[in-house]
Amino acid sequence: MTKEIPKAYEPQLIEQQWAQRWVDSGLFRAEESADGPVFCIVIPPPNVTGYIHIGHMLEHTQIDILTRWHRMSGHRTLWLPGMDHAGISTQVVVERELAKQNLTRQQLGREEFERRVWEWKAKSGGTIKKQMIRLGESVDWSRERFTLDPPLYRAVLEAFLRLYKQELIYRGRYIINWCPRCLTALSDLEVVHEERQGSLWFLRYPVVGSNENILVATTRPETMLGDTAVAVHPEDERYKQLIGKKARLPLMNREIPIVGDAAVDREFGTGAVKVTPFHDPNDFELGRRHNLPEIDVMTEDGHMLANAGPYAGLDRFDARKRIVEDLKAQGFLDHVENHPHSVGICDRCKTVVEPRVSTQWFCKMSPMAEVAMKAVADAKLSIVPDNQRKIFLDWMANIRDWCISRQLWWGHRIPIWHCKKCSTMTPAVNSDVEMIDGHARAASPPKACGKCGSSDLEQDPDVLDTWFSSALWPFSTLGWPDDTPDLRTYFPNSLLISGYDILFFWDAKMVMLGSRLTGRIPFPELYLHSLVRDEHGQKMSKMRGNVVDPLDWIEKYGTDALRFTLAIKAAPGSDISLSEEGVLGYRAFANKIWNAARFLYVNLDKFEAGGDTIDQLASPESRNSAPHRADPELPLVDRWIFSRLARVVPKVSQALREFRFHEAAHEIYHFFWGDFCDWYIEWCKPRLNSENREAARAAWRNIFAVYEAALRLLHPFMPFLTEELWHQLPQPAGARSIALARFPETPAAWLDEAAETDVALIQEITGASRALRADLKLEPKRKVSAELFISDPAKRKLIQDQIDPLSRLAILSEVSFAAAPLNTEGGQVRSVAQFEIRIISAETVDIPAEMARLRREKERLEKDIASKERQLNNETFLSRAPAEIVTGLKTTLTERQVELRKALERIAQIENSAGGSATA
RNA sequence: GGGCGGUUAGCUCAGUUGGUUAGAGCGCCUGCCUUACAAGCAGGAGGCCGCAGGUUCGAGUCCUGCACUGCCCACCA
Repeated sequence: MTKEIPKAYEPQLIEQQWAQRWVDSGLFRAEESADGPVFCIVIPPPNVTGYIHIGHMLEHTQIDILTRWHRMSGHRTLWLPGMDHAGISTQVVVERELAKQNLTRQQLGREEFERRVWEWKAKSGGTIKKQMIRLGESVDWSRERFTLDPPLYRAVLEAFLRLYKQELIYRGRYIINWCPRCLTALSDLEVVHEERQGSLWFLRYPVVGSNENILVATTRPETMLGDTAVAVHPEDERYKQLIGKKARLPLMNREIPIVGDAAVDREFGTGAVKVTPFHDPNDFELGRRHNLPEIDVMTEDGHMLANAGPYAGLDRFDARKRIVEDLKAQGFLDHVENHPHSVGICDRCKTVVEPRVSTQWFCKMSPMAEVAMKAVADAKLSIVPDNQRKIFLDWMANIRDWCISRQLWWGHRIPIWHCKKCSTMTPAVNSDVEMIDGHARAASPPKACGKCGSSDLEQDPDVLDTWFSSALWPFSTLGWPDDTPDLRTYFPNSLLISGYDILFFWDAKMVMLGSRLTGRIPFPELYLHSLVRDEHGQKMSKMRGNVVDPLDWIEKYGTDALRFTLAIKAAPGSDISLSEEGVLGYRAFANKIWNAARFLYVNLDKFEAGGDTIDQLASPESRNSAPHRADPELPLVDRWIFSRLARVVPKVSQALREFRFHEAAHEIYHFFWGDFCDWYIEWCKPRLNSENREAARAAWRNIFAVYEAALRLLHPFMPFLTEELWHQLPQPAGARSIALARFPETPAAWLDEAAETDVALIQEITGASRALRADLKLEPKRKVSAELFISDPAKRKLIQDQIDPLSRLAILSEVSFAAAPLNTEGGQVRSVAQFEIRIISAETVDIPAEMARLRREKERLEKDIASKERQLNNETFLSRAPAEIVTGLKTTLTERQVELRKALERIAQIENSAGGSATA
């Protein structure tokens, strides 16, 4: 950076260029980082056909901050990137594309459909990667993985076969959630419940052999076609005499038993329930207890079957209307009540889910859940924030088996072969995969049926739930089941960061399957980040139209600004409200950093004219060896800024260790803007251009040292800007990137309480002077004299030594010191306990404004003093409170009393001047 | 039906073991284009910390109840 420095920071100019250079040079390959302790984190793999949304951006920002921080702290660092094939989502998307051409997957057939999905993946699958590169994420692209890559496919087969042999995976006929649109089974997690206004229909079922009816209530009348019983509570006085009798099913004219079962809730509806084992989970359980037939009345795509008689072929909801009409017409409908209830819908396509009995594959969870719970109890796995830990444990404790088979075509096909002769299942010989048409398949089908020896075998048509392969991600990406160097080095991972919305889908599965298959908890720490909402805290959704495309904002404000915004808002445990104005504020911060650099270089040009060069003033040796820092004669402000830095760096590190990104970002923001720009630079200005060449040199060396350290401190948060500016400084030979530089290390010896206290006093005096100037409406440039009284003689000496910067900061031409407290009659005075200051000028004071200010102050002080006096008069307080609290309170009280006295004097003086104008 | 969280300045939110005048960003008011930065500088205004009790010398912070609000889990037909 030399003469031509743009006044405003323009991120677009530099970000793209650095992003590309980082990737091209392989900067983030794990091998490029230091050879220290290992830090490894895997990306929560985004859907390969998706794009980066603001939630990813938050997640990736947090991961990248930690990754860069560890890399700079001397760790051997790997952030492993990759994508998920995302079975059902991807298939739904491709099916929608086909639908535009009036095609269905069934028309294409399995092979062709799969080919189309691969095509789609090839076309849209690069988006995420491009975006991640654009965002400058420090991932190791040489280790990029995809869940359908052959090695990962093999890991899935291996995992399946092992669990199958351990009887943790089984096949069975149970009631599951079925999506009539996707035509597949879903896990419980993939069904979301929505409260909807529905009806409760009360139906009369005639009791056979009597004139009685039994009244049942239902929210889904169409299922009555498949009723195989009516159930009542066995101790229900109203109905127990009917148990063992039969009811006649209306419309179907079929006799069904009336059974007693304790699961029936006597309070609900009529206390009698129609039982449809095929189409309702409760009824399914009840039906198996009573050996009831399971009658299917619906096709897989939600139409009525032939056995539904006159309703055959109707859509399930049309059938509902017709059935209700018919029941009413035939006198079987007693009445209808409004009944809000929750309806299960497919998470992916929002179709109402239909429970149905089906043969599926399941994974037995409880043994693995026990291990997971123990890991948490033994602190082998810590979950942050803490309330998520409880949610995790609660879920584990109530875990149910996981339906892992999907009737999809996009995914890992189950490595089991069915004998066409005897139906026996035989697993693949091993987990080997082979490439067919560029993608992987099980390569070792069994030669013959394990039971009858027939070679007429057919592979199970189902694929695995996409989360099955994701569950293996922390180790499948590193070469498992082989014992690879990467697996040995990077597994278990150091940490996992994910959104809390996939805690059960993904995180929990990794812990369970990971520990089962590898014998180790895949990561010792799990941080669950919050979700991003709009500026009013509303969930972002297409319907609300409040979805933010991060790339839009990046175009406008830069990646660094958006990253910083996300970081500074990311307090653990609560969601983030994101607004464009907020990002604007941190773009301003980026601009501030840019302009601080600009200040240095613009002034340096002048200084260099005297013979010094930046290579001497900002050389790495000068910055790092820094003998000037140890100098006891170091100017106060330098001692102060190094002390501040030494306070901020450990706070930032500690905050990052605890995932308190907002705290880390706040510390950095206020250090850079408040301490460095507002005070340090302003204070240094005269010294940097001092006639005393040696003093100026020292000033330059120090300001560069602080500035360069600040860049490294900022780098994990604002990688592009800091990279750009860092390269403008002299760097050691061969230095490639600030990303490989060391995170600042600040010796405790830099801490300097005295300097901080002294600077605080000067800042206060400066502030009081500026306030006085504002009261007097003095033009900013006009220099005036001031009179200063300092109660503490030692402090007075200090101020005398620092008179030049003080004058400059407060724009004073001269400061004279008073030996006694200032007479209140001499004009505009500001006083606090430690000092009093008067600006000497002929300007008229705004009397009403000044009185208003004084009255506010008086009121505040009186209130405060009263409360403190009350406390100090309280015997119990004096005897029980810690001594330091008591003495502190006493000191403060004395100060407040002094301030109050001064304020009262001032008020009296103004009032006595009989409405005349007070002049200074 | 269970569980979890939120309620602090006009807005969005921090506030780590209870302790002396409760903070930030944005917004607002006043004055400044002071050659690093108007995406800036300086000075200000603005808060019964949801309500009611309780514990304590002392509560935004701990406990109980209530109100409102958001989320998660759950097979109430």
